[in-house]
Amino acid sequence: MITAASCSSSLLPSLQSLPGFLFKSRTFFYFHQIQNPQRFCKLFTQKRFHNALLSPQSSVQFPSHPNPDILLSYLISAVSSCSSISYCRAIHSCVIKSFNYTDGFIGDQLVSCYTRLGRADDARNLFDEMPNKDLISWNSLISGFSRRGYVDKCLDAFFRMKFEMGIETNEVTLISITSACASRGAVDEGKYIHGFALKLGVLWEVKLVNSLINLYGKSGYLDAVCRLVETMPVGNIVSWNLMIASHAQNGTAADGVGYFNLMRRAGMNPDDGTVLSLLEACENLGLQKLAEGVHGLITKCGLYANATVATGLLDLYAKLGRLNYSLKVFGEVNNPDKVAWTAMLAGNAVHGNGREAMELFEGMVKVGVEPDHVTFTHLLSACSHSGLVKEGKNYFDIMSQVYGIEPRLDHYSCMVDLLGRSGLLNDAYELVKRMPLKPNSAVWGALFGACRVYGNIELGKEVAERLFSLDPSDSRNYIMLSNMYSAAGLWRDASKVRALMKEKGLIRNPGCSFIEHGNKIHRFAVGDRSHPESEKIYTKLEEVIGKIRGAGFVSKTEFILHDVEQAVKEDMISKHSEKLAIAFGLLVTNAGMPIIITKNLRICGDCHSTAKLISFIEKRTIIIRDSKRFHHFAAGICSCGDYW
DNA sequence: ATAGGGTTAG
Repeated sequence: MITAASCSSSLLPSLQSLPGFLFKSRTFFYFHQIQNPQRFCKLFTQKRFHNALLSPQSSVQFPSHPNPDILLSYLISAVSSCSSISYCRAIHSCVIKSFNYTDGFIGDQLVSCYTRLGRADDARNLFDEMPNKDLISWNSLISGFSRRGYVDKCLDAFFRMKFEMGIETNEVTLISITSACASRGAVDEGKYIHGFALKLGVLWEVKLVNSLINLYGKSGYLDAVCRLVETMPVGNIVSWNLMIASHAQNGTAADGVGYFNLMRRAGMNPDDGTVLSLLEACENLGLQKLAEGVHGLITKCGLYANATVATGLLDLYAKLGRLNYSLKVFGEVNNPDKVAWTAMLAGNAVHGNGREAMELFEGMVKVGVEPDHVTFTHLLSACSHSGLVKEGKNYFDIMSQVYGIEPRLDHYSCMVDLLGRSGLLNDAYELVKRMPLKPNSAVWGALFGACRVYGNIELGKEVAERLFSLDPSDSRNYIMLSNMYSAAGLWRDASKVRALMKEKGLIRNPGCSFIEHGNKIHRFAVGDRSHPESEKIYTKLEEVIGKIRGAGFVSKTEFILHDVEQAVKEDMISKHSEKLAIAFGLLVTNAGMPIIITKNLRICGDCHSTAKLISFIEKRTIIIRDSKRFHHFAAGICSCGDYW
């Protein structure tokens, strides 16, 4: 029998250093389970104690407690929250050796532990050995699968319990399955469960209704969401939040904001879920004013201290082009975690601040926050966006060597972009050829971008073929290839590509630019005259372009797809949506203010040059977010260094 | 103060 005394001889020093230590009582377990599960588990698996527990000679009991089951159960929940498979295994064998059974709730907990860790097979083996499986056992198994998003395994277990074992499911079972369906976009499976819920009559359960709202909202079935809400006998704050989020995610973010106003009128107090849904709506509407409003709401509701909310807010500001606001929010986060650090790093990456991103990386490491694969994706992207080739290569190496993170597709596409940018096309191609994963369109796209910039037609053609076979219906690939040919003066090849596009019925996605003014987003397309201020905008644009021409600048008409007269080309290119938005911005904003524009596609090369010159001549900062990154134009220079 | 469930940031 292990007693407190015998254990303490080996462990006492470390245990006593912990606050709240009371080895004899369950307080010890409880305290550590909730305060520091990691530490708690480490103590338990420390070799000597562990061996003692597992030693066959000592008929092991958990330390002087009348009910070892309780202690063990605490321990397993701690293991669960540590997501460590070795702890899970250690406790499992400990259970077998000490108690010689894994049935009942201990078995349930272990099953749930294994499934949450993604060890479906281990869970299944253990589960199959359990002689007395009840509803809760099955629910534990299903909820574990659900957390990992294993829809098929959830359904399989569902059928087995229901039809083979004859155990009746309850609302908990259905909630687990629907939430898995929602996370994987498995609408049909979700609908099936919905039908089941109707038959079972469990739609009184608000959590089930909410998981269904989430399922339909995430899958774009807004009608189904509304029908569900109309017939719903119950509803709570989560239902409202999901309504807002459903609209924010499906292109009707303004309606989402409308639901927020309704919710307030219904007397509901917003919580973290509400403001997170609103932040999503802001991102889709692209309205600075609204974001500031949500910021105010966050402060008013005391949600600023919530790390998830603060991180969402700083991320939003970065996406709206206000990196200085992001930085301010970040500065106010207490002990930022790895997600907050990474969000700040990512913001700098997309704005082309490579050095700042590197400093953030070093900063987080210094304070002991462990970077993960997402951190490295953004760090590498920062290096590539800022032309930090040497640094990027180094980070790519230490990622696996020091941090044990195996590179994923995102990391490879960043590296290909990084190498390609510095003209190392062969190195980039070699990397693609020898990478252990199957390159996706992001990887090939990065290589193609390098071919385009460096005019490597031969390789470009080859890469384009790969892109066509990966995404035959993606019109962007055809346009990129056609542009590459046009830029090289290979008009016939360019028109062949366009003909091919036409043959396949692919339509070019029209470019448009957006700018916020007076609580509204103003949208411009090429040659657009629909804006009420159109006359003034064109006059302003002519005036500015006149100044630029006067300074000797010639249009980069190679960015025009069509083989037409130079004068026509110049006319077309001078009415690009980016330029119209800039002219509008110059008209409506004060002299000292930056002009912030969003473009749905990548920025056109001529517009890029023009924006640089306008920033110089008009002494204005122009910030353009295109589909890939932010361009900061100031004093005639762009933050992207003319590679994008 | 032992087991299962809805929304959540990079």
